[in-house]
Amino acid sequence: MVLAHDPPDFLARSRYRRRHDSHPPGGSRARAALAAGSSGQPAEHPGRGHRRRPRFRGRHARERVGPRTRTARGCRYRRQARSEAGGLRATMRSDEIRTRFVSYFQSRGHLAAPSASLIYDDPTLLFVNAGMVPMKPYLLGQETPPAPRMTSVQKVLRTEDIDEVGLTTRHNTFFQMAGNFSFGDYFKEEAIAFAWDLITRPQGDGGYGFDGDRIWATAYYDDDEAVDLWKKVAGLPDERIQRRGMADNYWSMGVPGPCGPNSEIYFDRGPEYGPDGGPIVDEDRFLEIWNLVFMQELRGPGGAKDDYPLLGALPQKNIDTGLGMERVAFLLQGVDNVYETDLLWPTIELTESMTGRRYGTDLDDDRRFRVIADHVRSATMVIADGVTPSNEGRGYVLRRLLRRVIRAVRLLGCADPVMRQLVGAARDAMGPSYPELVTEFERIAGYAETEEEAFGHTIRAGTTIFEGAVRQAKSSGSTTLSGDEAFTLHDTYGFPFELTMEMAADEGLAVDRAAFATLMAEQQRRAKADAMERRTGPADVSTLRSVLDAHGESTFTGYTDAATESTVVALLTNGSNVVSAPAGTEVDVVLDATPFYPESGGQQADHGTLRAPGAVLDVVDVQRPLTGLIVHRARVTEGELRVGDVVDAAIDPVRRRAISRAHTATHLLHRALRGTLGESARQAGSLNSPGRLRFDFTTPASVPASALADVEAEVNAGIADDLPVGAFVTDLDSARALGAMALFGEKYPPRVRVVEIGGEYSRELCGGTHALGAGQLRLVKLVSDSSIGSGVRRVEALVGADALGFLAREHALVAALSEAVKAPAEELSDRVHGLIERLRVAEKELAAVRAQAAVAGAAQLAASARDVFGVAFVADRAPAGVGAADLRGLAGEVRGRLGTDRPAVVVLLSDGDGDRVSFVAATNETARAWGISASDIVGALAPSIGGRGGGRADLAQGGGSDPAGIDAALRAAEHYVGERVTSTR
RNA sequence: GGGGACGUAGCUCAACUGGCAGAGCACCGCCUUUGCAAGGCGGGGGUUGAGGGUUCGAGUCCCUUCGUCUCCA
Repeated sequence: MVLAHDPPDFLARSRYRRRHDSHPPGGSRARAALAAGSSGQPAEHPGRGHRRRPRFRGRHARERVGPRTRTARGCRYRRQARSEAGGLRATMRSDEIRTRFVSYFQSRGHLAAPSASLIYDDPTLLFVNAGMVPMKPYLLGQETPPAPRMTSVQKVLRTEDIDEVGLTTRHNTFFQMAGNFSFGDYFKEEAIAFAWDLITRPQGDGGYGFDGDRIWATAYYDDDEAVDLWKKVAGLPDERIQRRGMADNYWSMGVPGPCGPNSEIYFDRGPEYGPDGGPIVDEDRFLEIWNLVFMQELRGPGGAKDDYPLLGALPQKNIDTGLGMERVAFLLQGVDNVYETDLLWPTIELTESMTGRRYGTDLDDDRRFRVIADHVRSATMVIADGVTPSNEGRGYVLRRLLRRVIRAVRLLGCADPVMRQLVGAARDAMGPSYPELVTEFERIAGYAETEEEAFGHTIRAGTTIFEGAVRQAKSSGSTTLSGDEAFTLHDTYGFPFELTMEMAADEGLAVDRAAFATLMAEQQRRAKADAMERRTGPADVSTLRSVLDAHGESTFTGYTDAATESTVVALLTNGSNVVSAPAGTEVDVVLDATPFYPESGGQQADHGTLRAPGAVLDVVDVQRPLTGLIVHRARVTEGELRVGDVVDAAIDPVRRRAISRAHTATHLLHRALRGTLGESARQAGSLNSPGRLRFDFTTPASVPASALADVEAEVNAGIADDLPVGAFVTDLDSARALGAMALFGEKYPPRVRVVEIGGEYSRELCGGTHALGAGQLRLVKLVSDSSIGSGVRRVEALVGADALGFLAREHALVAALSEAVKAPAEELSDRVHGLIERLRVAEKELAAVRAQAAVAGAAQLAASARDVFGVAFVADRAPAGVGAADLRGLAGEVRGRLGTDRPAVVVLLSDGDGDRVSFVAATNETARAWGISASDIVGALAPSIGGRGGGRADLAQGGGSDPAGIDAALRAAEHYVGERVTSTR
């Protein structure tokens, strides 16, 4: 572990720490400290008043929850007692803590921003994993913030530390990060003053009422300014301000950009929680509650991860802070860990009543209780933000959370369905702050239940495999289940490793844990290597960024105009700026204004032409790589285009109109789906191309065909009514108030465009282009409906002329079929079914006749048996009409007629069609006892007809291509039998 | 995005290194039984997801594709 009092050494050894990677506040450092402690020994503190039960498993070295685990009753009692110990008279509910934070900063000039969705518009993030994520564009200077100082309580999800959940006092997968932000407004002094004031201000006066004498602070080792401020503003004595190195108290985003020292605020929980010495000694007793980041410098493109150059002071200094709501709650509520606050404790109590086990009686069980409470809440929040369980990305994180819950419940001995109830508990606890949990409860609980069911299947299937593996192990006298098998169970069948361990233990078997871990690490390595591979793909956007900075945003004129006169502001080939593009080249063109709609929101890009006095270009694609920047990918067909040229930019209006009709159809379809299937049908993806649309949507249950017919009818009714289509721009809140549907995962600016069809019938936030009225669509025809994963379905539809064309083709097809089978269209189905049935019957009859013929032939063949050294030997051509497939049955039949009292051999050849000769040999048991093998007979005769073959001793077959050799083959077979008999007897 | 597995009768699944597509349950008929539970005998039910390839021969091997499950990122 890096020790804190050796500044120069710090820099040398300091580890670059990406902010997202560390658990807020605290986390990874504490773990690093423990891990660096001593080889898996429990990190007991001498001064600690409680002892854990001795554990032998290394991972329990990290056990931090446990001091108060005598009995459940004891728990509750202690909760009460601790309140006094904390010096806090009344406990404060979590929603109160939250409101106080926001109103404190609001009354000090901060604009309160609502929490952004957990799904944020950033491809590098699965979920919002830090409170400042939605503020990033403002902190980086990419966008102008709506106010110079802001505050928010942000929903955050982090699963990096998922395995710590329930083991430590403070790890949650979901938590709420309260923060205040300054963008070039106030800086260190105010930030420290605000924080100090809010946490120490009496509860009766709007603060949190922490005892100032128990507050500690850390600062970056050379940030004297911060240290002085802590003394000046808060009156902290020197010994309660500790300096740390870059790894702990210096923040950057891991890429060139703003960075700076930070200062963390800790609360001393008291000597019973650990040794004296402040946060640098013990981060369990001294709990980090607030992290203040002072962005004041610019970070360069640093070589090594742990060492990067600082390029100098930032022109605009920013403040970014994060207060862990859950941690403050557990301190203010006088409990011992984040799982026992008012947000999670009710879930633990519910779990007690469901499983019949008591919290506080067994360490392993306690961890399960805590995992359940934590994960249920996280899953509930994630579903509420629009994620559905799946096997990739966000959906997979959600699935894992849900399955871990179910697994923990099962391990607590409860096999009943529990998810609906558990989600209900999370709703009750979080509902006051997040009303959507109440309104969306049915949908959330539905997905949770479906997942519970699916996992049940997985467990049942896995159990069968597991039992097989156990039988195998036991029969081979092994006392362990190999890591290989445990891994296959996990990797292929989704059977949780912990369950394998438990069940193996019941069978008296151990599991090779190390081998399992190795295989697991190997799989992770593979996936990570692949992810690295991919990251180097997309081109650098810095050139585009500089274009945007230099010339401002491109104006989009395409809502009203099909052609615009504009100026070429930049040309790029292969990602670099060029001044001109000659004929024959492909070039990216940026214009100051353009009617071209870039591919976005599922709507495909416009095509068209750019005409300059000296050049003509075909536009083949249009993208928007950065907000506000429209880039035309175009091929120069004539002349040469230069930067500064004035061009006439004109879209292909036919393509545009066809795309617009598809887009309008998509809105109608979305509306009709929600009307028919319920509001849980949500758009999950969409593609609008000329005359055709694809629409993916989430749905908890399967969609009956009749529902789709209803949807199609509703869409076409809207078209028949020629519903008016309109669009207007308004602010986000008004749009929401109007009930406009917004998509999850999309980031919306403060001013948004609302597209409405038929007034309030369909209102969506949408930047796309649309038909002028629904009547222009003429017709929408659903042409396919398929599943693209559990819970997500895809419908495809044709619009307008394409739909009519489709119907015309269908009509022609029906007419042709009708003609072919001589039945009117309405009887077509019956007629075809009848034909198939008759064909089946006829085929069966034919098979029966053939079998009969074969039997008749068999009698004849059996009668023709000759004696070859005591063996009843039949070798002949098969009767005419006996094909290769029937040969085998015939041979068996002949063999049966020859009986078993003497050796019998049957060899039949058939020259079916053309040059193909197939043959079969059969022996009875007696013949085999004499050493005659059908397989060998086939081998002996095959060369004569240029073929090969093989099989078993009782029956073998083969084929060849030389019918002329059939007689020779029959002789070869007889020769083999004769030789075999004479040589062995 | 990378890996693993699966797809066989209505359902649950067998079918060894390529060699006669099967079992249990369900279904239908008959029998036994006072009735029920059940039992006995017989029967129907299959383009082995689809399409190509290799092979004398493919449920099995290879490729493509569709679908399902699953792990990791």
